[in-house]
Amino acid sequence: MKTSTLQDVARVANVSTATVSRTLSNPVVVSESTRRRVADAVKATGYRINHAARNLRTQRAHSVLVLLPDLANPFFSAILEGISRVLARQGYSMLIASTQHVHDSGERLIDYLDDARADGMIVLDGGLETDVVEMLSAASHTERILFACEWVEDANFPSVRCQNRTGTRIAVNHLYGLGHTKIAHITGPIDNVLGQTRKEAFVEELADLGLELKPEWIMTGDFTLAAGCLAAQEWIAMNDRPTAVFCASDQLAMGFIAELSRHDFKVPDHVSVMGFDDIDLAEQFIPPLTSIRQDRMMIGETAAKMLLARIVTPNEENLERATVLPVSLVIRESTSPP
Amino acid sequence: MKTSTLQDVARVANVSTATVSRTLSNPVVVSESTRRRVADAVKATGYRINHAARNLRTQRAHSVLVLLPDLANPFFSAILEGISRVLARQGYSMLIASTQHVHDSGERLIDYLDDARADGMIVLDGGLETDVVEMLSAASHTERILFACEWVEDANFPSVRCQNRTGTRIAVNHLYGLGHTKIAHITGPIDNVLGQTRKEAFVEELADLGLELKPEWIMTGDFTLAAGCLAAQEWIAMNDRPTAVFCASDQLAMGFIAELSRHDFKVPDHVSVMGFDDIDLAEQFIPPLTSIRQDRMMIGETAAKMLLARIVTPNEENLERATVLPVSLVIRESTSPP
DNA sequence: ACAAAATATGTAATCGATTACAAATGTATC
DNA sequence: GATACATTTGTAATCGATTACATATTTTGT
Repeated sequence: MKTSTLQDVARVANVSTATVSRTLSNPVVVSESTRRRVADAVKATGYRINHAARNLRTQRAHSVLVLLPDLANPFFSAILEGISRVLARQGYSMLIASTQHVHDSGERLIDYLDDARADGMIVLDGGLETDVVEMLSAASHTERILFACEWVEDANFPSVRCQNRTGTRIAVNHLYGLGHTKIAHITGPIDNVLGQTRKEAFVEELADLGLELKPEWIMTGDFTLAAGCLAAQEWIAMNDRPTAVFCASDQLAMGFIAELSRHDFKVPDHVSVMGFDDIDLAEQFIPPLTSIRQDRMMIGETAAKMLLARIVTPNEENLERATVLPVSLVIRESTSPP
Repeated sequence: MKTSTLQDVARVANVSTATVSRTLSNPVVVSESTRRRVADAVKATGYRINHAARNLRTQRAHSVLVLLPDLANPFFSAILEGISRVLARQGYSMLIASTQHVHDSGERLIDYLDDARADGMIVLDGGLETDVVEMLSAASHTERILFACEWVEDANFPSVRCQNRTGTRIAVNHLYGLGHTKIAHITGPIDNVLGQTRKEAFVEELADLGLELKPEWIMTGDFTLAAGCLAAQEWIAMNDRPTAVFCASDQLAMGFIAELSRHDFKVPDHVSVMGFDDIDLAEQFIPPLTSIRQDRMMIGETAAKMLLARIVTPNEENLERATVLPVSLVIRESTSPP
């Protein structure tokens, strides 16, 4: 069964293709009677719009590209869910690519925008190589590129993110409030904006509270479980062990706790540990993880809405640069008084 | 800067658009000299192919739709990575949609195929409603629909999956080999093929080994952490507690262990626990989880390759129905002799 | 009742790449 | 040197929806 076209519908409804097209995309301009006739014809023929044709004519792809550093990272899934939800509602599709592959295959990111495969781009990777960022900045439709979660410090792209500084301060204050004065930090990747921002906020807040901070109490990690394990070994080897550790991600915290437990240290008895993100598993971890919650679904939804607004009505006042979403403290059992 | 078209390239290279098109898609049919001239012109104009135009003319979308039940489930990410890798290599894009949204928005799945948005479909959800499955079966291009991981028993779609039965038997034998004779099972969702298949294989293997199986030793779950917790409560309440539990997923196992530990039962001291899948976290869990490993990346790659073969050369002998990929036993610390 | 304005519909060009077919050019064979 | 054959290139139709513009129809105001 071949799919039917606008022509077929027009023939059955006994009108021109122009009328059918109008009926479908802008019903108010056609009369009640033709509207009904066309609707019947559409049903009778089983008409489905051909996206390729529409896209060619309208110069729109009706899809958005989402770029992630690593598809296998569960952190992104809820964000994707949020993006997908908003896009689907507007009849847009969601394309996915990983920055890794794009790099490997020598494909240029900007091609997606240039070759009419996507109308816009949501980038979840702040760690893009400098030359890639320059390429994006020089593109013809920079206003259709938007960063979420992460961002690039030097470039001037709009972004959606959570309160990283505030979240960090809340975390430190939670530990301080429990009575901890020797607080350590396991950072994210040192070349990552999130890692940087959280680390800076950590240092500032400790200073504000007048707490001591030995250099070795800042352990460089990279958001992964493995890095958390390594940091645990560092902690174990310390003479003057901090009584609390704020980790830049939940995965770090889990790796840290896992390694500690292999060496018979208990959390929070020997050390309080906090994460950041509040991923699904944080609640089920042993012990359940105290964390800074960011609403990833909402980050995704917000990013998609902002981007669509920019695509559909570019000249409006919806050209705001950054949206910062709130975080909240989720207290569970991995933190306690020292 | 407006993007340039084939026409522009043709003008600069002083040839017809036909020649440019041929040079790009089938270089061997043009002479060495024009090939060079066109290549230069492409570079000079910064030409990028317009996908919408190509797709319209060739009646191909050059993209594949991947359908998942739930984007927020980390289990799928490695599979997506595998799919994406293969597709990108062939110049195909990956569209993502969740069966949930599609259902909510009243959109018909088959539309993606019919309206030229996607050339094929990889479905990672065996739990599609009956009417949806019927709709898919009645579609015009059923040969371009392929299931991965899960599948639908009644329908006749090709699929890629792991050795679910063999994996289950290996698991049971591992526990039996350690000396366990009272082995329980926490199933996946009862209406899910994977849950069903693993449960059946479990029952069969216990029968083959001549082991007792009390009805209550089969606890119905649904692959989630929460279900694992509930099962733990059942286990605790039993008079005659099994000494080993085989869980249909790692998440189940983690939830089970987490809840047990809240009630001061230790794994594997009080009970040995196994999972299925070997997700990333299994290794870092406390205790590290013994599991049946399936190579999710390879499942994704295999699915993508099979689908592309069917799309590109449909009449070939690449119409095999099912590919079953091997699993392996990964022994860690959650299992021990009773 | 008639002009002006508003509404509804049709005609045909257009988006940009592909490809069947025709035409031109070059090469081999006797 | 003529013919058949292979190679290379060009012409123009085509994919299916959208939309500027023209035209037909109805409504409104006086």
